[in-house]
Amino acid sequence: MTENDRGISQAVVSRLPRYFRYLGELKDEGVERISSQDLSELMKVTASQIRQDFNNFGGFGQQGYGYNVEYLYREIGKILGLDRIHSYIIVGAGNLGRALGNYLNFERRGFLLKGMFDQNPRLIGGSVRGIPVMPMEEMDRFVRENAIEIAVLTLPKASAVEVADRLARDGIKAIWNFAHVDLNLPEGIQVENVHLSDSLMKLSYNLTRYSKEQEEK
Amino acid sequence: MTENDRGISQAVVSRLPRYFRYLGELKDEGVERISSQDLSELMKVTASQIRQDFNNFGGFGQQGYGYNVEYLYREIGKILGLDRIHSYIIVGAGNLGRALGNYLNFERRGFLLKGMFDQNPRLIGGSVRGIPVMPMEEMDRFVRENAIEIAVLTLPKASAVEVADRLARDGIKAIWNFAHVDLNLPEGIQVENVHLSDSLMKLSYNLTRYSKEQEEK
DNA sequence: TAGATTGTTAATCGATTAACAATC
DNA sequence: TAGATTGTTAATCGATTAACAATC
Repeated sequence: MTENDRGISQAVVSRLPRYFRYLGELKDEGVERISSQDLSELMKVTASQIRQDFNNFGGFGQQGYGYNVEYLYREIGKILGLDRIHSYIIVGAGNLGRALGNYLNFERRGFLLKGMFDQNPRLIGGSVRGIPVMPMEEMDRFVRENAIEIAVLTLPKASAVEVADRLARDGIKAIWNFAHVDLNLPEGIQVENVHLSDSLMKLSYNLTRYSKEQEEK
Repeated sequence: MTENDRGISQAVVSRLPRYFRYLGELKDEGVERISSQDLSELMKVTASQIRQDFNNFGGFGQQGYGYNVEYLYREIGKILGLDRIHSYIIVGAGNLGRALGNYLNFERRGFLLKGMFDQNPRLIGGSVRGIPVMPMEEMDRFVRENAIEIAVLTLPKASAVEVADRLARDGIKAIWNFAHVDLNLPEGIQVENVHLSDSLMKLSYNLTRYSKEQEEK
């Protein structure tokens, strides 16, 4: 990792997990090296983009050879912070919250679920993979005492903004926001939004547009 | 909706649901009209972008007045295809599939869940909101007979590609893909990916980057 | 009418692609 | 060495922002 690993555009960052995924598969298939050209055909992007993207973080390849799959996979993992352990909690133990809590792939990547919180008495006392669902009142102390890094917000938008503000005061580092609302947090707290209805509406747009075009033909 | 509503860039399309959300809130608050300037401050984007975006679909505003909130809300809804009913099925009745099936907001927007499918005998016969979980073998016939438009894929990546190909042959119009794999479907079938681990890795990148910057100071 | 604000053209900025010299 | 392929600079393309004439 070089000095210039800051000021990377989010367009580039968004592509890193996909590179990581493809390199992981190549590695599992036992592929030792790959050229930007071959990778570009596999991933359906330009070889130019691949080389530009990688060179944002330093030169990982070798002229005349290409890229070593295992090495590149590991380096991109490091860039993504997957060589560290990240603790997280889930706030909102409804269907979506519990579904995410059950998702073991996150653990495998170093994201460790430390606790779940909800205000619904019927959910409190329950658990997911042995992780207890605790009452909302205990959230702040828990985050502070355990230095939780990431909070996953899977709760109604009505309470999301207030809870996010509390978490900010508790020293949370990042919020993975599934609530249908934009959070406005102090600089330095990372927010990644997953707006499922927005995504579905985008699908709906493309679907509708395509149907109309067909009708017109 | 005018002639030139095609060839809209996906960058613009991605912003439409957010406009829709803000306009819906303004409408509910009883706000009658809004200028691009005021909306830009609310949404933290430039007024220029707002006007450019809207004008991709025709002129919805009025000089000297601004935009009528209710009218604009309804028009963007139409553009997004929310004035139509869309039938959908969920393939993969695990935690995430059931969580999405329980999500009532989709129904409210005109997306109607018609069936769920899984190959796990323990899940088959169960139901979500009265919608039965059926065996995978019945999927193709069901999609054809009920002219299902959208399939939500919430299943392991190992089976996702094969299932997507089947759905394509069954005449599905769009796939909302939660499996961690890229689908390669014939032109004309819309695919919207929700790669949750990619999203979490992006969060991890930003988190890690920020921590390192702080350490260096 | 005068003021406000859109719709739209032009300018800028950033991201992607192409080209090629460097080098393994 | 010759061939292959990167790293990187330059060219192109597209998206965003600024400016302003049109018009309500």
